Amino acid sequence: MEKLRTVRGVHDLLPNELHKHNIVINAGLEISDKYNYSQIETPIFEFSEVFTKPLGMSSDIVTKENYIFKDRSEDELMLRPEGTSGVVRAFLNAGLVQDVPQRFSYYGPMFRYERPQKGRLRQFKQIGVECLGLSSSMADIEVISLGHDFLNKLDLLDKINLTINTLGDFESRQKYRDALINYLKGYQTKLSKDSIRRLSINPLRILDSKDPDDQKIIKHSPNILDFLNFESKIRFEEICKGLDHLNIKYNIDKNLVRGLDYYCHTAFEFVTNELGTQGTVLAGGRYDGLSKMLGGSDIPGVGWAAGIERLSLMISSEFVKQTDVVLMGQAESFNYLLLPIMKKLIQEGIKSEIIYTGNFSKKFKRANKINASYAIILGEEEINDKIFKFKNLKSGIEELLNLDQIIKKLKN
RNA sequence: GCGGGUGUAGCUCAGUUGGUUAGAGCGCGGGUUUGUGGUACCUGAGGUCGCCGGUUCGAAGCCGGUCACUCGCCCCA
Repeated sequence: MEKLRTVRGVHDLLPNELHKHNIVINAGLEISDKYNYSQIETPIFEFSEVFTKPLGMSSDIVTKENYIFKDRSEDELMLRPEGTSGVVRAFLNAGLVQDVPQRFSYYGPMFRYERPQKGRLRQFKQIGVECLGLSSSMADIEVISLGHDFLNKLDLLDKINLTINTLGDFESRQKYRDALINYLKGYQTKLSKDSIRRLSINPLRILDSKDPDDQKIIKHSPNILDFLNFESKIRFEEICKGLDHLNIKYNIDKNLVRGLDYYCHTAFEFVTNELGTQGTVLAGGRYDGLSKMLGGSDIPGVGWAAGIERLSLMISSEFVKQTDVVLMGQAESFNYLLLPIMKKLIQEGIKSEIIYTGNFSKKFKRANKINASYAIILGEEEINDKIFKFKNLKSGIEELLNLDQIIKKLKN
């Protein structure tokens, strides 16, 4: 038995859990469709560069969490760690640059070789949206509003807070980065080990360090908002104004940063404190540089991705198996006679199951277990008259009817 | 990748300072009910005590390793 198990951080989805995933997915796809985002699907593996180029070599996703392998033709491939790069690649590939804006939604499995935790798996599912070809801040607002409506649809907004920030454009960020490094170098001996390492790899990441000593230092660090150039500043103000206009509540957190290289300007996260340390439930931002990093033309984009497992941990819903009708015969030889009856019911859109084994007592127990509403009973008493005993399992009422009458009753 | 916790039946858990046939509740099977369920009662099956090794006359309980889960860090949805 020991050998028969899933690999670490990769789980089976039994009906009860899958049902919750599907609730999340359907809510997301539906609201996306209303916002006129069209569903797209890209392969779960790509040439490695599709991910390594845009994500950046400073990101752990690329350096230590990847599932890279060579196939039989020696191509270096990678299981996708996120959705955006593949969607943008598909967009470029299909020549849709000629036809912007394009609005996409997607969902599917992603893969990261991480240490598993609750709400963090090695194979996990994300649902996301991407709006390509619009540089206007309106697109950012639209996308956040879509995410907000999605979470509202799942009735989770009272447990989730929206935090936003801006990273500015490349110029602003570069200036800020220099100022930040300059400031932090003064505290180099007091910073945590992780942060000293970040100082050379990804200094902005120090801003959301959880180390209490780091936080004291960060408290007085330069503020990104002071380094924004005019354009970046206006753009951020527009977004705040737009969210206000939609009555979407948010906090500005100057220390909210993004780990992936392709982000710029708007960054946002919907976070809950119900899932411990894995509280980010939906997050995204603007990624104007991504298309170019992939070797395409300069196409702006903004989007988000949400963790399906994390959201499904938060929704309360139980999968209860429902069956419209069960069919049972008195003896095993009656099962053959029930087969065409069941087929007819199914054609009428009625969810049916023949209970093949056991005596009537056992068959009724089975009927209860699968939550059947009605039973069609065929025994020696009925068979000659071409009728059935039709029993309402909730009320216990039984009547003798022919098949047409039964179907009529079931469809009323 | 780093640090802490946990691991006994399908599920939730008991198991006294190591002592002989490892328990309970729920669930599952059979029966009370040879054409009728959801309740009740009776009854049965199911565990190499995560895995490997060590200490011991003797290990579910101690020690070491390993795997998985879990909490935090890293990172991220």
